[in-house]
Amino acid sequence: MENNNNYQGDLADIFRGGNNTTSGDQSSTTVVAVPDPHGWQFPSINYDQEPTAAVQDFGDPFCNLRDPLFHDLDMMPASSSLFSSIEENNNNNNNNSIFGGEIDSPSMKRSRHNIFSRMLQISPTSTTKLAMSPPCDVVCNSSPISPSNVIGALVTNNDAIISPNSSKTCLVENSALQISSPRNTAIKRRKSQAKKVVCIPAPAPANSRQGGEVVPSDLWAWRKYGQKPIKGSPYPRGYYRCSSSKGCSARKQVERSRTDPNMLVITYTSEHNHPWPTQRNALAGSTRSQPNSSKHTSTSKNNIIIPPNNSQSQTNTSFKEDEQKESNINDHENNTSTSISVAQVNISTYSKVKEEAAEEDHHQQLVEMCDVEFSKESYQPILPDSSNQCHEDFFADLVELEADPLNLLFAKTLSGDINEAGQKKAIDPFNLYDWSGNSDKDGNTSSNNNNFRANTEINKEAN
DNA sequence: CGACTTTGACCCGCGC
DNA sequence: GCGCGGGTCAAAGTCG
Repeated sequence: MENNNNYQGDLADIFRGGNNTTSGDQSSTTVVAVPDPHGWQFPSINYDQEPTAAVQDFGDPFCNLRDPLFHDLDMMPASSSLFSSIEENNNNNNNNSIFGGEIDSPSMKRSRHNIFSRMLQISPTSTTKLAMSPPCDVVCNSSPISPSNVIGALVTNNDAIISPNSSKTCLVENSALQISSPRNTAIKRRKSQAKKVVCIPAPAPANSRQGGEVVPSDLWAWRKYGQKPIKGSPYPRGYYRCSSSKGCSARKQVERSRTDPNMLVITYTSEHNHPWPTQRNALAGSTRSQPNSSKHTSTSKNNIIIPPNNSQSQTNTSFKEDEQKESNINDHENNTSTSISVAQVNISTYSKVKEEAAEEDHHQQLVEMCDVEFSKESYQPILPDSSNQCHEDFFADLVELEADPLNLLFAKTLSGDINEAGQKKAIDPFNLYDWSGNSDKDGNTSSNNNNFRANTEINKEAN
C-alpha cells in the first residue's frame, strides 16, 4: 500500500539521467559520475527545495564526493582523457559546444568538474568494456570513463564495477523493478530492487561495542533495525532504515569491506519520499551518542550529526562563512594543509588488484571490487575511440539533466555564473564537509584513516 | 517517555 | 524439495 505509486516513478528517476528509454531498458547500463568540484564533500543543498536530486541519489550524500584525484583535472592537458572528447567536440562543432570556448579559463576548469560529472550520465545504447590498467572488468556503456575523472559510477546489474581507488564512490544499481508493499512484496524485491552502492573510506576502525560501524553521517536520520553477519566477511552488515519520516522506505546497509577494513560499503535501497530533514525535530532521537563518546559529541548513533550550533542557523550560513570555506577550498587546491577544509583523502596508498572469483555473487563482487585500488602511476585508462554515438548520447543527456536542481546549478554555471557557482563553497549545514585528513586521536596509522576524519571527531573538538 | 540499538527468530528467494 | 543466506521483525534493553 505504501508507495506503490512511487516506485515506478523512482525507478524512472533512477534511469532518468541515462536515456530516454529508461523504464523499458533497465537491464542496460547507466554510468553516472558525480564528482563534486570542491572536494570530498556533500552537495550544496537548498533546503527550500524538494530534494529531487537527493532523492534520485537515494539521498546518498556520497554520490557527489569528490574524487581526490580529481583536482588533477585542472592540470590535465586538454587532450587527455574523456574530457578531450568533449573539447574536441567543442572545437569541431561550436554549435553544440557546452563550453563556449572558455574551456581553459580557471573558472571553467573549476566548473568542468560539475560539467564533467553530470554529463557522464551515459545513455545505455552500446556496451563498451573499459580497458584499464590495471586490468579490470568494468562494463559500462558507450563512453570512455576514466577512473581519474569518475568518482561515481551508477551501473545496473550484470555489470562489474570497480572503484578505481579507495576514495572513489561506486554506485551500483540493480536493474529490476522495485515492488513496494508490506512484507511479502518487500521481500520479493530483495534482489530485484534498485540499489546503489557507495564505497567510502571508513572514518575509523570498527570501535563500537559489537563491531558496528562508525558510518560517516549524512543528512538523513537512519535507524538501525538489524545486523547480520555476512558469509565470507568478518564484518557484520548493519541494516538501517530512514527514520526521518514514517513511511519512508529508504534503507541502507552498511558493512565494512572484507578486504579493506578502511573501506565502508554502503548500499542504499529505495528512496526517501520526503524532504530533507531540515529541522531538529526531524532528527528526533538522532542525537544519541556513540557508546565511547557519549558525553562529548553530538554525533548520533544513527549516523546523523547535529552541528554544534543549531542546524537552522547553519542552514543560513552567512556569506562570510562561505567565503571562509571558499578560502579553505583554495587552500586545498593550492595543496596547503588546512584544518578546516575539504577532506584530503590520501591517494598515495594503493594496493594490489585483487583477482575476483567469477563465481562470486554480483554484490560480493561489487563489495570486493570496491576494495580494488589502483596505482596512480600505473593507472592508464585506455579510452575507446570517441564515437559519434557516444557524443550523441552524451549531449542528449545534457538536455535532461537541466531539469535536475543540481543541474540547474550546473546550467547556471554554464550560463555565466561560473565563478560564483563554481567557486563558492557549498553550504555545509551539518558540517559534513569537513573530513579533513589528520590522523585520528588513536594514532591510527592507517593511511586512509589518517586522512579521513569523521565529523564525529570534529564535533568533539568543536565542543 | 520516546526513540534508539541489540539480537534472536522468522520468512523467503535462490541455488543445488 | 531442501538448505543456505540475506533481509526484516519485534521484544528487550539502553539512553537522554
